[in-house]
Amino acid sequence: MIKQDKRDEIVRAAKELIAEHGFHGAPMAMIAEHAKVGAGTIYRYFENKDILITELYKDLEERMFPLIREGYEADKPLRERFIHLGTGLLRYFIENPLDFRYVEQFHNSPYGVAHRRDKLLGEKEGCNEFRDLFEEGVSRQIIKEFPLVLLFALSFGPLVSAARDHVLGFVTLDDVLITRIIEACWDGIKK
Amino acid sequence: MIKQDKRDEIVRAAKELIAEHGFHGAPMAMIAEHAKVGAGTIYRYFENKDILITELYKDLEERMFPLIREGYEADKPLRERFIHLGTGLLRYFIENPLDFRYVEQFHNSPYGVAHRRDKLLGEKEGCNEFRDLFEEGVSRQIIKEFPLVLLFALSFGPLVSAARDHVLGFVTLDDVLITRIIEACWDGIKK
DNA sequence: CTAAACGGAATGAACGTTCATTCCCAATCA
DNA sequence: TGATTGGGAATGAACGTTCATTCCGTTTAG
Repeated sequence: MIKQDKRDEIVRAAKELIAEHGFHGAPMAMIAEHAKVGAGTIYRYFENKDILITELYKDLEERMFPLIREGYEADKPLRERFIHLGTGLLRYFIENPLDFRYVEQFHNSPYGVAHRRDKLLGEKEGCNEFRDLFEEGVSRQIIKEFPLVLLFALSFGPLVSAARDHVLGFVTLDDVLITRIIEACWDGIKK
Repeated sequence: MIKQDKRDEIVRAAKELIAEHGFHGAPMAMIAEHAKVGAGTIYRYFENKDILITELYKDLEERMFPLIREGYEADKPLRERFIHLGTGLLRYFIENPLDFRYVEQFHNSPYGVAHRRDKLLGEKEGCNEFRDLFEEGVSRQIIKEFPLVLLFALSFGPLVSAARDHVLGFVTLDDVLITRIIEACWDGIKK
């Protein structure tokens, strides 16, 4: 029988260490030590380090997306919906800096690029509210006519940069600032 | 006598390999091989790998900034100046994908964070036209009143994301698209 | 000829992964 | 009930590999 709480400990330790020191700064031995587990034990739960890394990301997405969707109403005006999702995401990153750092590490690595390619080409699951919102906005002539990826770039680029600046201590984001940032993003993509 | 062209070969090989495979996918032995140089020779030019990596970045900045500044006229309207610098930077990234990938690798690593911290705290040199432009814009009430780092986030975030999408082949940026992206960034930060 | 530059084999540290062994506990038996 | 045993979970020392760096014999420039 596989015990969930041991797996949880491994996941927690791995996320902490990788978020803080990067994939290469978090050796399996260190992860095992922090999880108070034998080095070999990790391999009972995860086939290898790559799989640990991608499973970790999946776990994270599954907890994150529902939280962001919370309170989302598809019949509200586009701008309002955009602000809701954007502030939700940015707030999540601010409140869960470990998750944010992990997501960043993941996306700036071969894992992340492969993941992104899959998502763009294969219509994979994810937080599709953004995509739907952009498509609706473009077809209703409310949002500038850019390829979808660029609308993502214009929205998430600043969001991620701002979150990074906050997490690294270069600026302190409060609710007011979070909202103003997302509003500025909207100004960037709206016609 | 230290031969410049040998150093250049090392720099070229290192940049190519690191840009393509990341810091950890470019061992010194491989860099040496691609530079057609003995492994030990690298250490006659660079004390260690860390120093090679940061020197490489400095070299790159020194070639990049003058190119972007080219044709910059401080007496033009703010918006025009912003578009000039922004499109210049984005175009540089598009035209020099290796440089772009290297800059990205660098910034998403402990080296980059330290570098950024120095720059923000210590008023280090760099491309200060952007900073001056933002400060002028805020004080003249043309640009939204955000902390400087956030104006950077709102401008460079989309720019970098867009460049990445182009380099990874998710979209193809031409001159028209480049200009429209930077204009959208301006819409995001202007009042 | 001398000294500096060079090359690449040698070195040792660090890593991911494996596997022989130990531990734990529930089922079984007397 | 208390002792025995079977088997899956857990362990961590050991292994093979990879890497940055060093060392030293050879080549080259002056």
